[in-house]
Amino acid sequence: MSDTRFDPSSADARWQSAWEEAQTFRANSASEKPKSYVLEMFPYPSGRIHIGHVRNYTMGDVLARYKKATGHEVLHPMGWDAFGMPAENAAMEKGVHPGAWTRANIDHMKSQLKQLGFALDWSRELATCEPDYYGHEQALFLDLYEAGLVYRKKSEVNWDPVDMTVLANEQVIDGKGWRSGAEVEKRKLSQWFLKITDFAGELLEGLGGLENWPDKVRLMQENWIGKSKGLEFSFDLSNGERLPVYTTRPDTIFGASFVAVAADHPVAHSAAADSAEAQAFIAACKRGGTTAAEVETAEKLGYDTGISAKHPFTGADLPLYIANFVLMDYGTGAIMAVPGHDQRDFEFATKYGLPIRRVVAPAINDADKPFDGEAEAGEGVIVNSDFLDGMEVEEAKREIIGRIEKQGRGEGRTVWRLRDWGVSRQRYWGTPIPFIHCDACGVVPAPKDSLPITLPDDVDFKTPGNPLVRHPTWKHVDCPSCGGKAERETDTLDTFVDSSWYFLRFASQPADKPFDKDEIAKWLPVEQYIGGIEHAILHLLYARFWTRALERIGLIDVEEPFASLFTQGMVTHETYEQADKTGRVLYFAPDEVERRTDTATLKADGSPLAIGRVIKMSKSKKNVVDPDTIVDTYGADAVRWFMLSDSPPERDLPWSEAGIEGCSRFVHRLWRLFSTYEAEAKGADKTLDRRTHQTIAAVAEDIEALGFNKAVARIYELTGAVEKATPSASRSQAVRTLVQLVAPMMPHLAEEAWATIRGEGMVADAPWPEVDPALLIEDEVTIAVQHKGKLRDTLTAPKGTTKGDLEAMALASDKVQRSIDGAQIRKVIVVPDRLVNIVT
RNA sequence: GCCCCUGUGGCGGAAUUGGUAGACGCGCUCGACUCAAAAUCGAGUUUCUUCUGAAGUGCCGGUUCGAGUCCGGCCAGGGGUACCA
Repeated sequence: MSDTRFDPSSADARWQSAWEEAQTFRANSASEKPKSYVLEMFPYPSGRIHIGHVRNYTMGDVLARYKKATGHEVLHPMGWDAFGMPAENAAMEKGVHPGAWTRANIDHMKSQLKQLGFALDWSRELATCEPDYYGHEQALFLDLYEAGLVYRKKSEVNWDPVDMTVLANEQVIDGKGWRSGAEVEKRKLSQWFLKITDFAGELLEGLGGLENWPDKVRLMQENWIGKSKGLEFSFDLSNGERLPVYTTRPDTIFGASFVAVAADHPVAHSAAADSAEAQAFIAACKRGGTTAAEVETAEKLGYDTGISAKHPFTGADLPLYIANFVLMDYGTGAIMAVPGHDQRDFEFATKYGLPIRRVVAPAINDADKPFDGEAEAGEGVIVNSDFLDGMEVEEAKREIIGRIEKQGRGEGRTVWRLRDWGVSRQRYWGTPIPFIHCDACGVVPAPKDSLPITLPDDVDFKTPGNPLVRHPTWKHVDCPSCGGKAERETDTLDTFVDSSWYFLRFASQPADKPFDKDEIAKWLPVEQYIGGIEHAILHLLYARFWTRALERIGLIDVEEPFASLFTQGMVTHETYEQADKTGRVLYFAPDEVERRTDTATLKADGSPLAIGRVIKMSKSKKNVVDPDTIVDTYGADAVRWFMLSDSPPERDLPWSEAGIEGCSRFVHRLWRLFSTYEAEAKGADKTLDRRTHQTIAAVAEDIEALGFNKAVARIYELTGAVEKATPSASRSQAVRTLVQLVAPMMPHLAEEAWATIRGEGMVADAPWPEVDPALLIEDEVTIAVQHKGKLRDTLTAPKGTTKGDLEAMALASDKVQRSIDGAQIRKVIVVPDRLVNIVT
């Protein structure tokens, strides 16, 4: 083997073409091998590959290569989540067509991914913005419509009155449009919805079977779906109407001191009919953003309608308010308010001087205990509540529900927090919704043989609003039902729809239908799905729903799309800041900065910079590191190794120049070690054999658990051991093993070394080294000896030494005796093969 | 606001079901090699200390023979919050 340096700039490209030529990573669905579908969340083609993508795809790549080595037929595809707002923003700002912009980005990013040597099956590449993808999505949408899972209803959007356009939540800043600066209004539009609430129970139950999902994601989804049992009952109003309200705390009914409805509630509208003041209040509620965070943090405001509601048990007249914190979408859009035991009601009652009554207390004789400036939402004993006094919360709930049901005034009801999925977007760059509006026939589904309904190319973004609405011809069609003049739906689908079934299309790509059921059965569910924690709720819940919906209508046999889920952390970087003359903070990019151990200066003029917090890379903070530059400098393997080292994959990874240099040094250190390989060396080295086999087993275990940082640490340890070992057959074997252990992580280096050591075949096709179980067992263990829980000594004993012997050995220790100092021994705790604790 | 997560040396972190806190890497210090430097190799590196030990895993408290790990209460940072993807 030559002793030249490893040169990534030639080796990387050479092996990348070798894999491509041999179609090494092409998935064969006809294979007899067990199937393994490894998938990372596909990227949005924003322009350039981000270092976070590199981390995500490196993790998936290691797993995919490992699965292949362990005898699996692996499907590891890549595609593009290619519809979305940034393409339209680029169109408005730079005058490029969203499609041209997106496709150019895809080309560039694809070449970037190829430079990293990922083991991807590019033959299955797809982009959601192409008609051969979204046409099938339109067909699926029509199938769901036929099954009754799609409907239309009016729903609120953020309306920018100057730009005459609908704004996304992120485009509303402090209640104003991001471009126009105009005060945003809530406006109601007719929109398309998917009946995800039909699946609320299933989606909740299904979480129980997802054992290989992180607990935190299951918990977040559970809370999002938000099943709650409560009571719906009606108040008799002083105007003769009945008002149904919903509460999850019927046990606190005697603490109700007012009743409130949402600003959008019919009762609010009728109250406003003859009151300018009420109309003004409702209008005020409609200003500002639509997000839950804004609604919940806004100051609690109300309008007293003058109507009163009769309490069903006390007969008291409670005032009826219109309140800005009551949500029309949850329950009945009306509540009974119990200030003592709900924080929002407490704040409201404090502001409007309404009574705050205690009806739950720590104990029965705490009935008069005052509140400490906030509501008490917890458990306790019911007090001041007539026939409920002394009951526990749950018991009281049952009692009230029973009495209300007997009165015929309401009933116990399960309510979900989950709302139906609104999929209409008033934008151009998305999947056209396949429906036609006809004055005579109403809303008519587009015939399936008219699919794909493609986007028109000749659009402009110079005027605000949806180009599909303005287009001179696109929307004008004949009604498929009566043949008369009609118009296409101009809304497009939420891009979350695109990402709710792409994993099915990867597995099977017929031209005439979205996928083939039998092919889906071969590959699905995805064995391991990897992506960012930011998708814990929306994307993952929508994909689960879409899969279940397709299963319900018989298109597939899979209920859950992702058997295992892994959520990775972000890649972060420190910021470099300097205040300008006006005190405004300016940020500088890493390549403009001279970074020393504790200080940083600006390359341009040598002025000192403040080193800011380590945060998620973002353009505005200028702390973005470009993967191209570092791949050019250090090679793909060093970058991949850095992505896997040190930080646990679920946590954030701080990027550092020193770190990547260390990784690069290790690549070359390994190369030097590989070049010491002696095929003919003789003799056995038992200790080294043991370490080699222990490392094979441990690295395999770590990769399967996606604990890449631990696998990396073990490879460092074995490397150090092999370097120190004298030549022997064992050492040569250890070197070969090391090549294979690093192959999933540093595939280019490994191929280069494999070619010189083995001479034939590629390491990418080689089976994972076998473990001799006999070599995994240690015969000696170190025992910790503690006195009163503090370490005093350690001793070495044969594995399996009896408790009695260990105790005797511990007591024989000088250090232990000195610590005990003649005191009476009360107890000795012995954990075999681990420790002895002497208690005096 | 609400839901979820995280917090361990100078830094990234390791530590089966509660059982030797700091593996491994980075950085730093010293040494070897060199005319010199880079690269490489070797040794050291939680803090304090009377050199015997003591303290120590964000803070306060609890359970236990024993707590980074379990429980209660805080603090700080992060993710999501239904039209960013």
